[in-house]
Amino acid sequence: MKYGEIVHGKLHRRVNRFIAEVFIHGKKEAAHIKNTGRLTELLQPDADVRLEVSDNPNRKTKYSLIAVCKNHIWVNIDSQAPNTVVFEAIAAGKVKELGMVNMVKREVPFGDSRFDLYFEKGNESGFIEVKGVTLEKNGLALFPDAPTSRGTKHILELAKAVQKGYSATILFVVQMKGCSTFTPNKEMDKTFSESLLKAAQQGVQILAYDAIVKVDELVLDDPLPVVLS
DNA sequence: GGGTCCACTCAACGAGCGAT
DNA sequence: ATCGCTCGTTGAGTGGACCC
Repeated sequence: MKYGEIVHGKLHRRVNRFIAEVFIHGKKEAAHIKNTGRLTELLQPDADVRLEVSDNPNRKTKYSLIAVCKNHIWVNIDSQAPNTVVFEAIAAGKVKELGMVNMVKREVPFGDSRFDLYFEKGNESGFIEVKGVTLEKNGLALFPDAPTSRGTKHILELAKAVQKGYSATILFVVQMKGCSTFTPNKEMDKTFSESLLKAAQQGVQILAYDAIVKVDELVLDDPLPVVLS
């Protein structure tokens, strides 16, 4: 997934969940944060950041904050990117657990929910829910970074899809390199972590991939081991 | 009065949709 | 094709209800 023009900056402060003040070429600018989650580990004062330049005149901010450097590792924080990256990778047959599919579609309704991706492959059809992971601790990629009732709901819906004969996958995109393993963040959200384990036992496939964060691109890379218990 | 809980609103943006 | 509107996103902040 390619971005447009990128500039580097230094984070000054997060004004609210949407807006950060960033020094770009020594000048203080307002930037839209493309992730409304907590990101407390990442959005520290003086952090090096990357921003996409927008020429949309209707926007209140000229810049979008898309990546943050933590301990010399760049972390992509764009909450919309994982969806696109996984869509591109599946369409190109690069997710080896799924292989080459006949078709893949985005944002497809199922029951009361809407899953990120739907695919068909021979007689098989399945749903995929994509989750972006930006939290890393001691080499472990962790999700979620804040309690997520929506996340738990998605897992339960995926288990329902399995019961109805679909295949169902939850794919965690670790938006950085350098993590050895993915595991749910039990300390942050026990319900989510337990639901994930239960869903896996019911046949939901749990996958994790890391990603290469280039200056102006995010690319799905290697599968990571998933530890659920 | 102080503390807790809940419902509600708000923020900036992009996507989707209907109207023109 | 272009527009303007609505909706979804999720934590912070606010105000009201309630209990001690």
